[in-house]
Amino acid sequence: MKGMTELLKGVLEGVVLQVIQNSEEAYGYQITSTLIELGFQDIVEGTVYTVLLRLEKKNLVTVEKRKSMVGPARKFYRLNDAGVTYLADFWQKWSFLVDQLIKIKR
Amino acid sequence: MKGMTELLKGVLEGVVLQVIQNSEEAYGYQITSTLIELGFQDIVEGTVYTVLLRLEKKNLVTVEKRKSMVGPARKFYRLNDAGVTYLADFWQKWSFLVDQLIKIKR
DNA sequence: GTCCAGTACTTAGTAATACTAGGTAAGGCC
DNA sequence: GGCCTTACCTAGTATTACTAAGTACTGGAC
Repeated sequence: MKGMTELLKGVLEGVVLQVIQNSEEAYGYQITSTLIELGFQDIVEGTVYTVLLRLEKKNLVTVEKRKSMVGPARKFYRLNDAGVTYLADFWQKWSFLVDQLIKIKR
Repeated sequence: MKGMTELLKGVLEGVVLQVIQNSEEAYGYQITSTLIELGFQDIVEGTVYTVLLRLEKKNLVTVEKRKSMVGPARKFYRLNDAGVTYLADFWQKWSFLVDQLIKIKR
């Protein structure tokens, strides 16, 4: 869907964290594919990587580089404790927002 | 709720439009109060006014200035046809996003 | 009649974040 | 070698909400 950019702000971090958690660990290229499969058609690789670097900088994930047999090395991300807490907090804020919007729409 | 700033991006425009539509017409100060009442505790006046000016610039609303007996003149906003369309589009995008997030959370 | 609280609107500057539009590399296949 | 897929990185830009002010009008307290 077109024009989702602004709506995605603040959401993508949580979404990426959740996708990582869903598969225990995940790497950027894989996350991008997963998101596109799930319907985020317009998500671009670059966007996902900037999110991942941000998550790393915020110390919400651990990173492990491992070689691949079909291309360059992959950077596998995993949530750490702070990441798990952050994700739970994200869903709480999200639910809150959803509830507010339901109230407004009536 | 704290730290909703980023989540609000892209949402506030739709929310403000909906609040205006809910009362046929509305002015900034009133919209701010309504939002705070509805739970957006941390919304600040300045934010609402910047949204309103943006909506005006995008030609989604009509504006009428009317005197008040309890303070300065009020600027009453109303959705025009483009605003109604935009709002419908906003809710469609929002629903889409909500559905995506449900899928991801599992 | 002066001061203040409540009402009402405006705006310059900042921070956060998604996108644009590239680029770099490694491996496999022809 | 040339090309495709996989895989990651990044400088610059646009959008948007917030910060932190300021202006101005009305009515009541004193």
